[in-house]
Amino acid sequence: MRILFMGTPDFALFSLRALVEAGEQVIGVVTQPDKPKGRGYTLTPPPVKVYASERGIPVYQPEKVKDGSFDGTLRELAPDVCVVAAYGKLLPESILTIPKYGCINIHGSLLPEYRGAAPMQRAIIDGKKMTGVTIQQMALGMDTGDILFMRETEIGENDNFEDIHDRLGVLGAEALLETLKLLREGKLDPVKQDESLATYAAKIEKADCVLDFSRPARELHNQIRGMSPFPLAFTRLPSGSMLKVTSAEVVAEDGEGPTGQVTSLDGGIVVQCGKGKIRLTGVLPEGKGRMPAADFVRGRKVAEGDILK
RNA sequence: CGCGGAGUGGAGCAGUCUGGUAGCUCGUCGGGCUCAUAACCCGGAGGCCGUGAGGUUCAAAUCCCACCUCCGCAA
Repeated sequence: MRILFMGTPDFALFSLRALVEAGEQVIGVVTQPDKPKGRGYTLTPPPVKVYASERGIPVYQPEKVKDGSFDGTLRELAPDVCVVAAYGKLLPESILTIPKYGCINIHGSLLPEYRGAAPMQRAIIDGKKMTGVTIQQMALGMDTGDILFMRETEIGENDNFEDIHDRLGVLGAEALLETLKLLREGKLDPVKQDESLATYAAKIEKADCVLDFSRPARELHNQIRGMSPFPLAFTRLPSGSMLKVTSAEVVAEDGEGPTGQVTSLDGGIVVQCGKGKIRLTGVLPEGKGRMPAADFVRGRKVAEGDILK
């Protein structure tokens, strides 16, 4: 079966790699154009492109797809199916219908929950206990396609975004291969999504990263792990400099006090929340690298009684 | 030329402006105290202060020059 892969970041790599290693016929890879990234704005190719290039798989990087400018190329490639994983752009109807079997997508949530850009992060931030991957037959709306396959996994109390990302990456790849097998055998059983249960996982914005210590410790903990290792939740020291938090743990579920006050430096930075206390165990100071909070404390950049906000 | 921070014993930092015996909080090693301890006390080891047989100086971690490396922001 001629497969055209569409995807961009690391998450997509799990699936692409699985396809290649399973011996599937990947006739090409469509990914986002190289973008200026990092210090000095170096033009950087997406992970998927790097991988595909190394294996001699043709790479396509159209600037736009919804204006139909890519349709011609797509027709020439004549894929039987498009596999889409975190491509990063909405696909127009033409692309959804040109491949014989349309486009199937790997989504990092149990649809119809958490449709949209940041399903994994949002599920963690919301304190969900379960998540998973859904393989859907792509439709026009945002993640509204019929469900072809689904796999669940638990979200551990201390799992962060990276943990879930990697686990769902593997699960997604397995589910994808399974789905393709069913497709070949004509055994797919598409199930419509229950619209009444649909929720949306909006992209993580800067504002989502601000730690509001007036909230319960448990919620802050969820926020911190949902955004770690990227983009990281942050607070501000009395000096005004930003302190990003890479990891934390709930010290107390209950108890009140001066919101945001550092009550102890034992084992990290213990902060009074609106409800309970949280211990910041890993931080990233402005201009520095990631370090254990205990190390940061040794550098004497924070003292008991300081207010973080 | 996107903006910015930093390289000092194993870790995180101070000292650099106002050159002149290398310091703090830890860790580590040894000893002590204790029913006991990640607690406390005593003692020790460990540093070419990123690189350059560079420049200035009686004297450079500190001032000047060049280079290397690492990191944060922003995308």
